[in-house]
Amino acid sequence: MATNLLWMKYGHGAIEQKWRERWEADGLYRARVDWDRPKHYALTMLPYPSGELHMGHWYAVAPSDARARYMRMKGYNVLFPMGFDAFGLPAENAAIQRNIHPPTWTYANIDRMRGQFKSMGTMFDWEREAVSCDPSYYRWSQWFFKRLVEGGLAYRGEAVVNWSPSLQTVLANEQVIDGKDERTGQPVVQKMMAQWFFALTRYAEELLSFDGIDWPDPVRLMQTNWIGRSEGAEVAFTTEHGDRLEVFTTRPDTLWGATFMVLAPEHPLVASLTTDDQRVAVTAYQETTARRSEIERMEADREKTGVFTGGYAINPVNDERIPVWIADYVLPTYGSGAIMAVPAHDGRDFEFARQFDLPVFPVIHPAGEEPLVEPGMAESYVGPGVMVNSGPITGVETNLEKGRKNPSVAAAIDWLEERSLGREAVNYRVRDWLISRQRYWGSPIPMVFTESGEVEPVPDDALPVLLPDDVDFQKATGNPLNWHDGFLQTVDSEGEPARRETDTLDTFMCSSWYQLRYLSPDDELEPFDPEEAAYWLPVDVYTGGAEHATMHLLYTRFFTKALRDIGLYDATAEAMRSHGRDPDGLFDEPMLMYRSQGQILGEERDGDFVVVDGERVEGHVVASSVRVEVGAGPADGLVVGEIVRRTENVLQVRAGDETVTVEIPGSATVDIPSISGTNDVNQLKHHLEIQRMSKSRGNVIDPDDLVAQYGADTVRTYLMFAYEWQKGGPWDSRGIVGARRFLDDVWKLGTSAYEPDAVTDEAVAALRRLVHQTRAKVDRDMESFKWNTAVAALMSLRNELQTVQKGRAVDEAAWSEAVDTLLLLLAPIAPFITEEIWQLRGGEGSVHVQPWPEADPDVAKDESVTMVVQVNGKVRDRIEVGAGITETEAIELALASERVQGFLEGGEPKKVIARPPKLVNIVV
RNA sequence: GCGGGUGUAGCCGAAUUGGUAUAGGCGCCAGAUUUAGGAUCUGGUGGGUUCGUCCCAUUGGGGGUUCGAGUCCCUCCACCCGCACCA
Repeated sequence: MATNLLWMKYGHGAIEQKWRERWEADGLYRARVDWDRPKHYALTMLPYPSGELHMGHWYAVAPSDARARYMRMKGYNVLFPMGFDAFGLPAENAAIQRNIHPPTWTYANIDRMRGQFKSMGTMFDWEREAVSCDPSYYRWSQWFFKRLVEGGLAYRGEAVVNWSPSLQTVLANEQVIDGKDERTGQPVVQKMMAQWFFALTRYAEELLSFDGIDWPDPVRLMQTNWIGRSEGAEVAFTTEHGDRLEVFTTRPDTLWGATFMVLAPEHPLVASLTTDDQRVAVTAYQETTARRSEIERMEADREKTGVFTGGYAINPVNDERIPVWIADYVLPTYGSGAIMAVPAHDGRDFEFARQFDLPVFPVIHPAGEEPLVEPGMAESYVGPGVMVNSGPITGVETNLEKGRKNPSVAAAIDWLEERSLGREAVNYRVRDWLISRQRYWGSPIPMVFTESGEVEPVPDDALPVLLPDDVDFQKATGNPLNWHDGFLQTVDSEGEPARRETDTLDTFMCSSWYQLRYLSPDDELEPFDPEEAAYWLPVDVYTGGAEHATMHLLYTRFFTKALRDIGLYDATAEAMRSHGRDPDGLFDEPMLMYRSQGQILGEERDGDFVVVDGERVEGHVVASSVRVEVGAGPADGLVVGEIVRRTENVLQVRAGDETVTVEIPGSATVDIPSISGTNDVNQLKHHLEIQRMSKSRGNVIDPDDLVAQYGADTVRTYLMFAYEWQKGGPWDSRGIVGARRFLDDVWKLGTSAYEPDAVTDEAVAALRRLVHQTRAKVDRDMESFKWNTAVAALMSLRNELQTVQKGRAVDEAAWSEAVDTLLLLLAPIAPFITEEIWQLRGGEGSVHVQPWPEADPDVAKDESVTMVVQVNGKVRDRIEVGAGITETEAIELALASERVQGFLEGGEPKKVIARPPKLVNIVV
């Protein structure tokens, strides 16, 4: 390679623009099916086109891009596409507030963001871009919807749903947080409505299994908890009118302790159970409940409320007649919306019984304790013991296990099943996926209502049902499709006048299958091309935020399984077989591996000042009160300053030029305004303000500005270096210069001449050893998503190369190998600068299509190792030894060490533990 | 309340899984260069210290197992995330 290069300053602007254009012109990032090469489908979550890429997008996408580039250099044919999840509320809000039509706003944002992605240096194949609000995309969302309807996996049903008055739409259970809409934070109310659903619960059991996929434990756990499997039994009670009143219970063994029943106020049998003298009270309670928002209903320690219906039901196990109440602590959407109440052994039932003076009847004798006595119980008993007063299962042991693993539950289920009074059952917390939205900017649900009230699908050849682009958002709130005659009026299959469904699909449905559309985004005949799918599916690595754990990541798993079961992968499986690929099990899960990144928070501010009062005692201060002052304004106090350090109850406070030690005894008061409630010493270290970046807080860092100032390579390198990726953390605007200095150094090393002088074999071997160790290290780290340590290893190599460049003791070949290695290992992380230097050094072709530099273990092997010698576990000496040293030699050397002898003080070693060549520990 | 995670230097973070704690970076200090600032370069810095190629302490606190613990166990504290009347 040429060594006499003209030194130039590293000018990122021109370099990045040049390579962006060159790569695009050369089609460097086109991804095409090639059955002769192993494939790798890398996918990262597609953004909502809000208008700008923010730091969070960079943090998620840049490392994902680096990983895809790494896989490409490792020899894989890599597909790494990008698109836009483009339906959703913000576009409508822009339409309402600024009178911009949603598609106008959306497509302008997409253009801008696509350009930003390009500035980032991503290897996206833009020919495969998919945009969910394109008719060519949502046509297939509608098509899938119809297939699910035909397959019995989508249905229209009347159900209690979350209605957001502020958004004028229903929301999925997953979109309601703490009883509030997750987007606006406004309360949500419960409403009975006819809506479209996907039969997610039918897959609850299969979704609990994560066999064959490598997903992070926290996400698996969240999904498992969200699905919420409970084992128990369904038991049929009977009302006095002879109606069957079914309940689900996890504790059928306590049936003999049921002293009343509670129905959700919305339960269909309430009307018939209610007696005339209770009707007024019952109706009033139902109305109150309906008006009450979800958030009020959930308030943590609200007193139990409820009303007696006047009706009774018969307990099938002992024919006891027990009163039936209604109460809002029984949810209409879980189980059958009715419970048997066993106050002696359930906390909520106990509370309700005490509130309304209902009987409590214990049926468990607590293990190792006196029998429960009622009246007199202070709380319900939920521990282990022995069943009492329970007919056939009296005397059976009960423990804390769930379901049949608990002997008493097993006995009760067996007994119920023998008599056909009930049966073993499993219940899930998760509900069917509500996909109707009363919004304009979404894919229309392709159904029509006939005049006779029938619902029928729009024929496939009439898809897509297009969104009209002449809607009037100013006319009223809510869905403008509702008063758009041109959209509303259509004909049914008989040619008779019919009305279109005006609900649109939840955008999560659009993003449940987008990985398929990338395979053939322009396909007009089918949602995805089986030939492409046969090669690329499934997604090998998926990256994105873990906040989607119970929404997108659950929905897309469901969707893949549903498609599999209605045969939509059959053609793909056939294509796989024709290419000799076994399709077995490849359509069970959409993404084989998933990794999540953390969040970049706003910049940490300086520590708040503390104001300490108390007295000075022997050089330090004993505090009587400590309070945190927001900002650094003037304040009166014995010590006023910033907390530098805290150990237990001792603070180091920097007050002006001196650092004062402040002891905070338990009697002192601590006041931290930003942490509510009573504060204590332990919270003092944690009061630095760290917040999410947001416009309202004025702490947003615009990646475009950083790119202009430092270059995209620097921003990428910094984001990958500064954090533990899974964790994220606060932005630190000072740190980025370190990444830039690193790239400046790489530039100098790569573009300056190297003249060997006084070459030694040792120097060559040492450099080559480090080079190959770095190859191994970076390879491992890129493989396992540990970008920060990969960059750190490259920085170390940089440091060593700078030293070597001054010493000039290695030959041209070793130097070249080292510089090339640095460039190749850095190429996925900083694609522009490495490409430029590669070309300047006369490299053949793009640096990004070079094979990954694999480590040669023989070269990387250490010849000598620093052996640590410990005495009683404390390091006392370090000796350079050969890597192949034997145990005997190691012990001999260790005992011969003068410094070790000093610590032995003539004493005889009791025991010597040797781990050659790393360590010898001498115990005396 | 239930479930999960985290805690290492002034800050972000390493530690090849029980074997040299603090790699790498930021910051900071000193010097060089510069009209100045910034940038850059050189050296230093990690707590204490009698400043030494020495020693002691140190991975949120306390205790334990082990020749040896950031890593394993017990316990307490703090912070973060998820769920939250789910029968």
